[in-house]
Amino acid sequence: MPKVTFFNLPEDKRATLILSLKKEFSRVPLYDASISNIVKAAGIPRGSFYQYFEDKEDAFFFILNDFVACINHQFFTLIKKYNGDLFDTMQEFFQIIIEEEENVHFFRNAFLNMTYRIESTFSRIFKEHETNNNLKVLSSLLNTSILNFSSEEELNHLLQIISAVTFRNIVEKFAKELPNEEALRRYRLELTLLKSGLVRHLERESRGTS
Amino acid sequence: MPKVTFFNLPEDKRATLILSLKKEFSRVPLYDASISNIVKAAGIPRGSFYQYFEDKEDAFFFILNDFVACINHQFFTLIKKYNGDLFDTMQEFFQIIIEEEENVHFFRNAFLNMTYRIESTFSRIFKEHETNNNLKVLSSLLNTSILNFSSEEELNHLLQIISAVTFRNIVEKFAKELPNEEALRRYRLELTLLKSGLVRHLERESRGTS
DNA sequence: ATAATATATGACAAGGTGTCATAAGTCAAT
DNA sequence: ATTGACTTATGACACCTTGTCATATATTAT
Repeated sequence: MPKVTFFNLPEDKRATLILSLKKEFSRVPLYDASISNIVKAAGIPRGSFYQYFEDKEDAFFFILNDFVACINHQFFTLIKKYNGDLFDTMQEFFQIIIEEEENVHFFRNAFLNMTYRIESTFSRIFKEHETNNNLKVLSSLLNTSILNFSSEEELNHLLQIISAVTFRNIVEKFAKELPNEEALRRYRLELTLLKSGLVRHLERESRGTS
Repeated sequence: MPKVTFFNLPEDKRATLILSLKKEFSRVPLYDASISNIVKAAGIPRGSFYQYFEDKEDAFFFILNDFVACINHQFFTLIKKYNGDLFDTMQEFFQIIIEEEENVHFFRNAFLNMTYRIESTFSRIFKEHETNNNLKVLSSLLNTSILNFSSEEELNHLLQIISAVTFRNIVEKFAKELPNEEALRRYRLELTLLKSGLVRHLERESRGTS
């Protein structure tokens, strides 16, 4: 967390600094980012940076948390839009992320360099966490009648699976610079597989039985 | 790839250097590793390091590739052992990785700091790649009759899903320092969900219907 | 006006990386 | 054996980064 001094900063100075942070973390991933660049861009002396943040990581996760909070909000909006259908929700969720334009480079760097802490920040959306109550809230918003779980633990795992697959698809999209269309097609294919299950059930469906 | 000079090194000198690399990359993740530490431990001058490797990354991936080749081999042995049952194979595969003792710290650092390049190196096991022919070979070894796919592309996605979920479980095990038993229990639960599918199919099973 | 507190500043120590001129080996051919 | 061509070894060095700290400057309360 940034220090109080940061939050006491006059609006415009803070805004400039935040912009400089986003700029640097969009240029390169966290570990290649340089505080020198940030302070140069923000026009503040180096010492000041350390009045505001513990270190580079602190600043990075301040920005990331903000993005994630925003994404989190969008996610919940989508669930309502799709009447609790998790799969329709995820599909548009995926689309929103890969079509995001303003902060593509920031996201690209974050996804291609997913340390556990970064992953953990993102998957907070799908998990119970001190800062939120998402599992409970999700549980109430989801159309659970179509989902294959029989306990809260299973629901949790189900969501972990979905988020892992989703993240992997986003990473692949960025890494291989897939066109949005193609990325979406592949993601849909995986969602379909996830829904129907990875083992063949003859009595249920005809896919692949002929 | 290390430079030729590295491969021309006398056996024992190369072995010492490799040990020093493993030691440093076990101590801290790639981006915190220090070449100074490595050369100090190996007892070679700093300049020599650059005769052998392009840089830190080069050395890291040389070591990682070696580990992955070994894991890859174990994976194929398991498939044969389980007569092509992908799920039984994955279960023991998971177990082998989390129970590995000699190089826990190396793996821990690699999994908790999964850049795309690291992930990509690991998932080479489940993917077609210049250096291997795994999709084709897998295809022939797997008991595909129990798997729910109807094209090579679908099989590929099926494997991507399994590997994403597997990696996520390994990461969680390391991050939360779960006991092996607990990690395995959770992984099994997710495998079960994956097999039966995330949506409920009343006519097929009784889980969660009562 | 004064003291107490909060913020700003940039020089600096410590440590990291990659390079390069130079030294030292190795080997083949005369 | 000596020469020359080539490969390998070496550590000082330039350059860059980070985080700290003594000092200067605001700000606020009394």
